[in-house]
Amino acid sequence: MGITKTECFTEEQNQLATLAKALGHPARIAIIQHLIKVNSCVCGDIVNELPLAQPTISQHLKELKNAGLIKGNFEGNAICYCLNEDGFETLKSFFEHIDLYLENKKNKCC
Amino acid sequence: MGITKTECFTEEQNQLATLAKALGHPARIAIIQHLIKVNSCVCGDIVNELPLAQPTISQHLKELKNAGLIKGNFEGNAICYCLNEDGFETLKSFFEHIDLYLENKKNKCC
DNA sequence: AGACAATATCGTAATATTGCAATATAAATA
DNA sequence: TATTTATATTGCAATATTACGATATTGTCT
Repeated sequence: MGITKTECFTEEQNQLATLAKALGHPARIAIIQHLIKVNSCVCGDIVNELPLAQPTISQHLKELKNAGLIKGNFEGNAICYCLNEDGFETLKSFFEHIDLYLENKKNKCC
Repeated sequence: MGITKTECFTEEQNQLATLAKALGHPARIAIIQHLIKVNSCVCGDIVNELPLAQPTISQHLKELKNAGLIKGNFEGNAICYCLNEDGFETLKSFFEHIDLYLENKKNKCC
């Protein structure tokens, strides 16, 4: 149906899925990578960096912001975007947990 | 359009997005968590663990497998699923890179 | 105030995703 | 071989996502 049965899952599961989903588009990965590359807030040049129209990028930025992966600060008539540690912290713990498991598991089965 | 302009992005960006997208659903997060919790291959009981119909779960498993996040081995007339290190390795490097950046950045801007 | 720049929102078309009933397939066992 | 068990595939309806042109909004500067 295109509708996710959110109520069937834990808050943590929904939260992780939301974060992962926000990263589930190459444009949004590119935005994150760009923010890291320039190593500072980025005001406006994201539109010039990506081969997508301005409204499309605005939409992707919104999704990243809603998920808690980036922050936007008003800076005059432009907006400065940078990474939001909160979202990445959550993802980090999840993947650390998995990595730990994978190291112990090595060849235990399959 | 619902169609992603894949050709506009690097292979790495598309790869990361595919992996993230595969985790972008709470049922698929729940499947990963379950595989870790039981700490071994899981044959069939995933359907009993989640409040979704069997075809739906089969579909989610397929997506995780296609993305390279789980592996399925035939075990008699059942199938054993377990985590696939390859996919998680790729995600791990990405997030390690980000975490490293976030630690150095602290309060540099915004 | 008026013009300009940067970003957001609206509306919409095309496509993708989610979920499931029905059905198919494959392997084990009686 | 027939039955049972486990999983996959098909087909479809409902909803979500992606992309962008047109337009609105917000802040700056003259």
